[in-house]
Amino acid sequence: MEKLIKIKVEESVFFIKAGAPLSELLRQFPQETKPILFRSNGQLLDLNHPADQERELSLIFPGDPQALEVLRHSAAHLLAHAVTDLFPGIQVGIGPAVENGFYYDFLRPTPFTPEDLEAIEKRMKEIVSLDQPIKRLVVNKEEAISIFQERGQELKLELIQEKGGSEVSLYQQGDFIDFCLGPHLPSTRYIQHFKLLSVSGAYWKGNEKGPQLQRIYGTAFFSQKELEDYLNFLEEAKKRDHRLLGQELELYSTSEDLGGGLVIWHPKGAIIRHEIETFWKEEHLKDGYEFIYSPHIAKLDLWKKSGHTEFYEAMFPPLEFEGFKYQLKPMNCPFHIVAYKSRQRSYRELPLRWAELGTVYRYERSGVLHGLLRVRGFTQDDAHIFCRGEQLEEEIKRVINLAIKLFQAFGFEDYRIYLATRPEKYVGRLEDWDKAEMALEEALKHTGLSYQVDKGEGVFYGPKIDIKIKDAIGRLWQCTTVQLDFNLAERFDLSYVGEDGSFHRPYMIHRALLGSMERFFGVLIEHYKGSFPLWLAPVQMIILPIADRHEAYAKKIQEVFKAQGLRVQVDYSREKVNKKIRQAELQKIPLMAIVGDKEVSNDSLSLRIHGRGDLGQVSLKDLLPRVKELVENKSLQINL
RNA sequence: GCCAGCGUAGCUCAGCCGGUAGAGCAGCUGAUUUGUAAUCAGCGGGUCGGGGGUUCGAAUCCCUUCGCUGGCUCCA
Repeated sequence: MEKLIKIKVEESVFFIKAGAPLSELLRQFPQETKPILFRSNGQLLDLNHPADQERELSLIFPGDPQALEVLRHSAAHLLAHAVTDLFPGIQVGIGPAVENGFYYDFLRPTPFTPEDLEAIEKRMKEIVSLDQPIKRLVVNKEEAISIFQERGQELKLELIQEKGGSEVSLYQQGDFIDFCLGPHLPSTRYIQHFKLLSVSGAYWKGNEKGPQLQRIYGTAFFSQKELEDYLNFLEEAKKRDHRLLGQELELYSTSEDLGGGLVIWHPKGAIIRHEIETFWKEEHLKDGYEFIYSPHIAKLDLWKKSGHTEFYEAMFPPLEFEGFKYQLKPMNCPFHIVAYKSRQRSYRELPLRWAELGTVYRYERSGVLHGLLRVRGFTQDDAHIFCRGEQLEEEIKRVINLAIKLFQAFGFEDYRIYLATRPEKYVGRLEDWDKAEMALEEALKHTGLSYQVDKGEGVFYGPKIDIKIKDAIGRLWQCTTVQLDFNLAERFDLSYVGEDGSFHRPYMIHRALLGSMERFFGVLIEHYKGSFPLWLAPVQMIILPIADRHEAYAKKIQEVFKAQGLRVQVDYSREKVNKKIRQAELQKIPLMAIVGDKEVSNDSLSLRIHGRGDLGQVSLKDLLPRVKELVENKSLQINL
């Protein structure tokens, strides 16, 4: 007598032979119902998962976010399948689904070429059309080992030895077998919409000393449309690349002569930075901050005392002169601490909020440098807050509100907030951590914004809050970090005299809101695709005289606008207006004013807005105050 | 740092199997005086990233060095 197992599927109850594939139950459902996976108790299962225990199943269809991961994981197997077909003897590593697709690592003496990728993709499509079932096998460990030994898959053997239990699950499609927990789609036919994207180096198990593997990246979706949308997104991201726009719009440059990761801000970039900094300073003053300026180097001993020489890896080697060693600063904190310690502090002074646009230097490994986003010399919009325990929550709240206020002015409306709590290894007292974590969380709750708790992800010296901002095409960028520090306060023996007349240790908060000027500028460029809002635009308006007899009038208008602090230029080139307009559009100048005989005669100009075209004649009297208002209000849109 | 790819005029790029460099744009000069995304003509500009080697001859082949780009946490 065979044992029957009770399975509930979407409110209907079935009995099925033990060990039979769950997919048999689907026969009871209408033909057009074609799930790709089951979900049982939150966990995804293969359609052909054997009936092993009483379960409640729900049907998962394409479009489910978890199902997308499965699709991509199956696509990774498909990739490895194709690669092992085409390159016999190749060693396969691991192949998971990742955020935007999947990858698979291979060990092979010669690198893959772009032609190889094409051939692999072609082979993948062939396997898809073969509609090979993807089967789950459960075998004991010894059997699994012999299977991969036979196939000469040393890397897989290593993984099985390390991770496999007494029973091991394998997935097979055609001749290809992989050591894998699953789940997977029922057959290769389900993987229709995919593309291989790139190949790169990666270390076996992420270990730099281990063998270097070749990683093939790809992406996969349930529909062709989603795939195309994603590929278009990649194209769009390329067009927004701040390194290209930075050059085209003459915002900044880097040079071999300087060395990697060192940025020169050109006048057009510098004026934007000036606007950012001015705004930043005003808002900080309003919010009760005071400013600090500190030097770029300090005696090495300061960094020994702070612990940076011991724990901080990204320091440049020290300089030595007059018998002392000096260190280029990787952080601003010790300077602010020295200022704090310049005299005895009273509880009456706290909180102290000390801000500095502090330029720091970090020895980032050459391979990780990237445009403005990862550099070696950069200016943090840093501040340190020294406060008492009971002020903590209020201070954190203020910091978050200030960060949001700044971001909104720059047109970022969508944020992701993360609270990272005490890691396993930490310094400081447990009760301080608990108190601090509670203060951080309370502050977050008060802001009314949603946040995510990353348990155990804090830094060793304190819990922190990170904020990522979402740009115009949905990418997230880490900018803000707010960190409690129990370490430096201790190391420098910070204190204040309390109401009770005895010494107390202040709480110290590090915070950077925009992150760094360089990074934030890079993000801004990509967010706006180089078309900055009026208040930030390096040139806010350009006047285009039609013929040279209109130049005097153009100059007159320019002077009127300049007198109001607006950045206005005149195009004196002896070109046709068409050409001048084209140049101005390419330079992404927000406002263009065409002036010819008509305009001279009635004291007006013909206005054109970048990307929007001709708006017709406007009188100078009307336009000037309106433009000024848009700039002063930091309007993100030009509504005239 | 490691793996891979790339490095030719200010920019974007062409130069096949070695025969000592070319286009477009930009720049300069001149003509044109122009009405909403490129007027025409002429000129100048490169020791082909640096160094070394092979060769009668190297941008092209080899070695080396520098720089840039992509990637190097995400459990089978």
